[in-house]
Amino acid sequence: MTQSTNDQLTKGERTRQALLDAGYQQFVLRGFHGASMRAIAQGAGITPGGIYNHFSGKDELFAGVVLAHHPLTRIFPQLIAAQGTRAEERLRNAAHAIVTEMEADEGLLNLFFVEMIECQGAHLALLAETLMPKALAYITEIHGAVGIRPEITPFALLQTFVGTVLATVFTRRFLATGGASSDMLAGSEEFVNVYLHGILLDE
Amino acid sequence: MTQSTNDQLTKGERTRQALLDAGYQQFVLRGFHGASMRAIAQGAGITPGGIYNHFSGKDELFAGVVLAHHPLTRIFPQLIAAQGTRAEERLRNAAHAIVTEMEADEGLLNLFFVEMIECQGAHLALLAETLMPKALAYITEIHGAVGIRPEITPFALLQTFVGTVLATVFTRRFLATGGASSDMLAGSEEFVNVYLHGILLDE
DNA sequence: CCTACCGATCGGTAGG
DNA sequence: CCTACCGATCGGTAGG
Repeated sequence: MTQSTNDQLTKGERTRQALLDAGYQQFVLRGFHGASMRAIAQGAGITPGGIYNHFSGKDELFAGVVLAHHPLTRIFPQLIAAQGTRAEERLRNAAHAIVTEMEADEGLLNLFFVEMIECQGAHLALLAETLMPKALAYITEIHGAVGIRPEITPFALLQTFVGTVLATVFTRRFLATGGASSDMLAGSEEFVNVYLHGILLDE
Repeated sequence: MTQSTNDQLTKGERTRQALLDAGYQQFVLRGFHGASMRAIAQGAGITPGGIYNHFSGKDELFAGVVLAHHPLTRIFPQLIAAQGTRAEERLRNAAHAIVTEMEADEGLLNLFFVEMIECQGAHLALLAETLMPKALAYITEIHGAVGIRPEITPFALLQTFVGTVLATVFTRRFLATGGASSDMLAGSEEFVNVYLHGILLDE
C-alpha cells in the first residue's frame, strides 16, 4: 500500500501486510461475517491455510486491520498535525484534510461501522486510550487560544469537532447514494463554517 | 411491539410482524451476514422453513425490516411533527426528540450502518424519494422564518440538521464505548446549541 | 407452518 | 505456505 510495503521487509512480513490489505478490503466491503477467509487469502495471493501462519484466526486478523486502518487513528493525528497561523485556521484545515482522506477511501468510514456493529466497539477502548490524551491536550490548547463560547468545554470541543467531520462524510455519502445531486450537497467548508460559527463567540 | 401488533391481525399477519421484529433484533445485533435465518425463526417462534411463507428470502426480509425501522423514517417525520412557537424552538425540540429515541433503541443507528455497508445503501434511494420532499418543503419554510446566514441553502440546512443529530448519537455512543465517563460527554443540548448558533445570523 | 433434507460454504486444522 | 480435509452451519426447498 505505502511505498515501504515492498521495501526492507522479509517475505513473511510482506505476506502479513498483503493479508492486512486484503482483509481491509474484504471487511469494509462485506462486513466481518460477510468476508471469507478464502477471499482474503486469494486477495493476498496465498491459499486459505496459509493465513494461520500469520494470524491465529479471523478475529486477530480483523484486530490487525482495525489497528492499521481505523479512522480514529487518522482523525486525531491529522487534527494535531494541521498547519495554520491562527487556531481557527488549524481546525479548518484539519477538518478539510480528514474529510478529503475519508472521501478518497470509503472503506475508512465503513471500518468504523463494521467494528461498532459486529465487534460492539471492542477495539475502541484501546484506540481511545492511545489516541485521546494527545488529542485532548492539543484541543485544550486550542480552546485557550480562541474565543470559545464559555459553555463549551475542551472535551465538548473535541467531540463536536469529530462529530462535524463524521457528519460531513456520512451525510454526503448517504445523500449521494439516495440520489441527491452532488452540487447541492454541503461539503466540509459549509459544515466547518457552521461548526466554527457555532463554537466561537460573536465578534 | 406496538399494542396494535396483537390486535386486529390475522395469525399470518402476526407471524409476519414477529418475523420483522426478530429480524430487526438479529440484523442490528449481528449484521446482515451474521444474522441467521434459524435465529430469526426461533426469535419469532417458528421453524426456519416457515419464514418462506412470508418472505421470499433473507434479502426481502431485510428490506421489510429497513422499511419498518430505518432511522430516516423516524428522523424526517419527527422533524416535521415537532412543536414550538418559534422556528428555532421547533428545530431544537425535533433534534432532542430524535436523539432521545435513537439513544433508547441502539438498533436504529445500527440498522443505518448495516444497510449502508452490507447492502451498499440500496434501500436509501427509495426511502429518500418518499421522505425527502416533505422534509425539504418543511425545512424551506423554517429557512424563511428565521434569520439563517445567507450562504446556507435550505438543503444545506436539512443536511446539517440530520448531520447534527447523527453526530450527537454517534459520538456519544463510541466515546462511551471507548471509556469516556458519560457526564463529560456533550449531549443533544450542546450539539444543537453549536448547530443553531452556527446557522443563525448574529443578533 | 413443520419435518427432513439439499448443496454450498464457512472457519479452522493436520501433515508435510 | 500448500494440499487435503474436518465438522458445523449456512440459505433455501420438497412434500405434506
